[in-house]
Amino acid sequence: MHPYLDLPWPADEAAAEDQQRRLAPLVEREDRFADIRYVAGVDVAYAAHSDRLVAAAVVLDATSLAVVEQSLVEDVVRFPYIPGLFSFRELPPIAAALQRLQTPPDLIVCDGQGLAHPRRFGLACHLGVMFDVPVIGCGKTRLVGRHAPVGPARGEHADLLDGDEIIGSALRTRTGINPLYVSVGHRIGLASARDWVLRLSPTYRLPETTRAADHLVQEALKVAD
DNA sequence: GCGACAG
DNA sequence: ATCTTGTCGC
Repeated sequence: MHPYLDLPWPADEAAAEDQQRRLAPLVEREDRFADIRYVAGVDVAYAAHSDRLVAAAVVLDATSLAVVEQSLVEDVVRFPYIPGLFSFRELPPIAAALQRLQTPPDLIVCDGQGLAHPRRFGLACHLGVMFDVPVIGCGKTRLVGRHAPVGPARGEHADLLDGDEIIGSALRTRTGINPLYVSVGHRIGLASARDWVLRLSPTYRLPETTRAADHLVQEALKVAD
């Protein structure tokens, strides 16, 4: 798959925030997709005492959840971790991994938030707008927003609220385990995003897409030592 | 000023 | 995210 937008690299934090504010209006918050046959997971892992990192994109069959294709990229850190500017750290290597795929995914699930972000432009939105593909943001912890307690059973959820605006869902993917934070990245509504996350997480807390990508980058990092 | 803060 | 052992709980 290839980028839809060629985005300039911000010179500093202020430029990065400006770019987020400029791109945020491009995010589509409703379903805009046809058949979803292939779903991709993406992830990045960092070497302990260097600036090296590896990124992976793994394509799964949306029905069987079987791995269809994997791509791996080695890179270096180009941006520090700053809450709210996370995408500038992980987008370059993830984009490189996605461009190596022969099978263009119909949906991408990424670690981190989408609209559940101070400027409504988390990594999932950044990826979605850059490639013009449906993306779901799936975070293990929250960046912004608050929510009522989530019911104990798998599938129960609560609105993630920033003031009176719904920016995502806290979704229980597994009974007795902390909920995930699901938010819109691009071209998929929140209700559909929850459905897909549940469908992709039949057994564990995290979607199989995330597990597959995480497993790949961790193994690659060991070999790279 | 102090706390919070995706990965 | 990464560094790390044992340990509490179902």
